[in-house]
Amino acid sequence: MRSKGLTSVQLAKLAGVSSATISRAFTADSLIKPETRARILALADEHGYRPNAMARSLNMSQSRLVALVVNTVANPAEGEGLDQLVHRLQARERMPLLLCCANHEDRNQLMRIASAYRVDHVVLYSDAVSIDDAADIFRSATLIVASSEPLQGRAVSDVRLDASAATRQVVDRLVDMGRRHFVYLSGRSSSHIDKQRMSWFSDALEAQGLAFDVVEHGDYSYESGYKEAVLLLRRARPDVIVCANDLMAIGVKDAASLLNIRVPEDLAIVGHDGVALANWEAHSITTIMPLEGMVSTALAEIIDRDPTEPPMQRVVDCVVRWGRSTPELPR
Amino acid sequence: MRSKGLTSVQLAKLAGVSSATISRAFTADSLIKPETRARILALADEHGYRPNAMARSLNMSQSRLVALVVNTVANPAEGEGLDQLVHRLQARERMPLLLCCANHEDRNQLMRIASAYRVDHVVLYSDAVSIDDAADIFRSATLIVASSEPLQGRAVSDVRLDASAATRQVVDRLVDMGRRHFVYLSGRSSSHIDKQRMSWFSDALEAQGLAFDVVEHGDYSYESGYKEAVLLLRRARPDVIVCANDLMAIGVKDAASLLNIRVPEDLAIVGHDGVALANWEAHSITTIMPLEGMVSTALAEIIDRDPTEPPMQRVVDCVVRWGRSTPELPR
DNA sequence: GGGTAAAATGTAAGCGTGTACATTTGTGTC
DNA sequence: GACACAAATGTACACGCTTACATTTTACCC
Repeated sequence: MRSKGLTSVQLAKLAGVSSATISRAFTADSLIKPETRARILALADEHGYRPNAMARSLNMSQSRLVALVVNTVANPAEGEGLDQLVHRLQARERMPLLLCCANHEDRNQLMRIASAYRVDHVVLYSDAVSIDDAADIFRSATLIVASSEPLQGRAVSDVRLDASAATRQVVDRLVDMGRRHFVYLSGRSSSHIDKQRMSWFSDALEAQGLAFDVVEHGDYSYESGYKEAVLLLRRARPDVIVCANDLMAIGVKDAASLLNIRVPEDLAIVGHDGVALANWEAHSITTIMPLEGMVSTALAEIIDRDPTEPPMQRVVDCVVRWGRSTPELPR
Repeated sequence: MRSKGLTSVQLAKLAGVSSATISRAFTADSLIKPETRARILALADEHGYRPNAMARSLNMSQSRLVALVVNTVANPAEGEGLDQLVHRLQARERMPLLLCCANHEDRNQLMRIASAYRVDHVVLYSDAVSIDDAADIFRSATLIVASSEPLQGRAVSDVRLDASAATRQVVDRLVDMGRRHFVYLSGRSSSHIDKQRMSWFSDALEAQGLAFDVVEHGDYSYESGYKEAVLLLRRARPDVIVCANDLMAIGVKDAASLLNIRVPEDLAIVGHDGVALANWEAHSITTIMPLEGMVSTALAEIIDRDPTEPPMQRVVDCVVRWGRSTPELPR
């Protein structure tokens, strides 16, 4: 086995140069003779040398670490979004530090631990933590909010969704086809994105002169969609159930099938997020989702910006991915 | 806004002590008067001070970082397993660095970047990277393999599954109920866990004096399960399809439903992994899975060990989670 | 109270880099 | 060949912390 953890000084000895030259060989556009650099890089490669990122971060005060604050990666919606973002970061030689908040009693403590690593950026993907707490804890990092919490004048970059047009498109089509009894199944009514989705839905219906009922007790899980739908469908007969996310929408669809309610003939179902499995043959849920890859692109762009520039707000438009959980347009 | 990034020396001035005392206040069981520590911790809290993990890591040569090498977090099987592991790490004040290999052309380059952060441990959750490459790149870290690749005498800790008993249990029941025509749908035949699953299956069938067919073209995705099942079921009528993972099993079930093949009456379907959605009402796939939480527990235990101890091998037994994709036992 | 040992704190030297500054080497000109 | 000037390299310190060692304070006992 080769030597463990060569340092720049040791490599310098081997190369017959000073450690400063080693450093220069690894720094782009620095003053060094091309042949020297080539020789050093070859030697480094041979010995498996890499500049110690800890030491480098320490005196450059920039770590190239990005803290990703999510609820859980077990959830397809978060997992799929996260995956794209991670790929974009990796392509830029940045490293994601993962913080999973769900099931963790003290989220602030978690953030405090991560902040000790002096991350350059923090992406708040989870609405389970407060922006103010995060800003307070990650003092010197650039905070980027992706959880749709209102900024209220805070000097923070954010990426938010706009599903108003897509929602109107769905509602209009359903109304056109004669649907009148709409229900919204909430995921967590305290969640900001949930509030927004409901409000877009509410606006779209209002424009059609219609009202709707709300079922509050969902929790974003398949099981809750299923359970709430069974309860609801036993006492009422809505035309349309719009769910705060796709997982609940799938639960609703299964509940309908249990109760012999035909989808989409008797009941149309709409989800949110556009997770891969909503598109599976057995589910085929019509869903309102951000344009493919747009969120992670926007986040990556913000991360690439000069940190001294003022924060930036980006809006990503949503589209409809039609499935068989809503009726087809007549030809 | 408060000062950005206080250092230990600055805090020392504020507290009227030396920086060494600050350090001791943050180090468990070190020689310091309890009142002094309390006073310093209170002051630190007030000013939002935390020891810089970079500096600390640099001279302790231990970072409390753990590199998690996975294919993708978009996949439920990896996402769910990862989530548990992340929680266990966080509970121990360790930070996960996430490396997603899928879609990344040069995995070794990715690992090299991560290795610059001097992670203490590397968990290989992905079989897309070579153990030898990982060991070579993460020279001074403790490598832990969770991808079922054979160790071949390498001095590496690993956690592997044993599904032999569970597989036998499934096969025996199906044979008892008269099933004779078994097919195995592979995910990626080069994958080690896939080979193992097929071999357990093969052994269980052999014990019953039966043979089976193999469909090689799966790729672990729902779509491939669906597609391969359609092709297969159009030309043959197996009793049982055992899939390399749950996603393909769900695809197979949907394909069966498309072709009006009744599950489980005409066709029994078995998956692997035990992902949450396999248990959903609409799917209800019988699956062979590790005992809940055992893998992440084993990994966390290995991570907690003294790094000077020799590597350790752990085997996690699998169980059967029965669903409605296999016939019920007659009463 | 003086002496001793234990407890608490201070001092200073690293940990492995990057970089400002000093120094050496190379190039071209008269 | 001496000179000026640019290119390339070396020197030394800082980044923020831990820790071995030195020093001071406290506690205790005769």
